Amino acid sequence: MPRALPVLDVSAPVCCSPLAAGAMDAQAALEVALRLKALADPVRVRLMSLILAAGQQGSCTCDLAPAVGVTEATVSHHLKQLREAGLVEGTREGMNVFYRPLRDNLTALCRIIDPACC
Amino acid sequence: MPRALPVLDVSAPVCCSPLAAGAMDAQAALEVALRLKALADPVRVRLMSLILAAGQQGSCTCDLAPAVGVTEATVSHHLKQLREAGLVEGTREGMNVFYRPLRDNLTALCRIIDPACC
DNA sequence: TGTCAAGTTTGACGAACATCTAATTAGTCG
DNA sequence: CGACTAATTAGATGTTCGTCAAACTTGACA
Repeated sequence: MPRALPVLDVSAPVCCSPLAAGAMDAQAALEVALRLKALADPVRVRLMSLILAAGQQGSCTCDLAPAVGVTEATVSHHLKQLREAGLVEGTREGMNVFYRPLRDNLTALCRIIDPACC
Repeated sequence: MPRALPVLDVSAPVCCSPLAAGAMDAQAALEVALRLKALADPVRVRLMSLILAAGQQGSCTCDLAPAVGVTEATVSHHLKQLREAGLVEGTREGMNVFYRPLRDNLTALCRIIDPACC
């Protein structure tokens, strides 16, 4: 199990649902599963939702923690996973770290698993 | 943690990505996370891929097990989770149980998390 | 009815995970 | 520098999960 996520090309538009197109090989399945797992937790779904809603304005850990009802340490742990999956990015601005969504990568994941893609 | 998955209406077309539309409440986030978790495993991704590829013809446990390289018991365990998440259905036909994809439910899940939905 | 094949369930075990508290690192401003 | 805030990391703990072997169930067929 690789510590860092394997490279998944999101610059090229993924289409015709690789999941439904035919038997997916073990390596590709692992890459998809790791990204799905990054989002497969109720707290992370809420965090992603909050971060998507805030958009380019960004959300900091100290605002997100009370919004989802866990400690800042736990939020930081979840944000790390979303970051490693390429779903958000965090940039330090002074004392805060602002998290912003990487919408294209989330969209690419959807394209891969959506059987009605095209 | 409910044993059976909560009801998620897939008959009505979900649109405008509830995930990106605004802060998702804890209950909705749990429902989405449970469904994502059902697919967030490399073996289950491969099973879903095989079942989607086979389509209405159906796939039985005894064919799926060697295809993904685990025992039939393990495949049965994974298929149960895909079934409970509403992603596949299994029907007994004689001595075999044939699994077929429920594409609409998978598509609905994609619509919920895709920020580029509409 | 007895035997065999396909499938599921049960029980066990090790790995991965979510969460917290406490300690540590970054950055701000007296 | 020293006090304070934001964020992350480290360590600990209880829970969930993936897997297999073994037992059980369901259906076919002699």
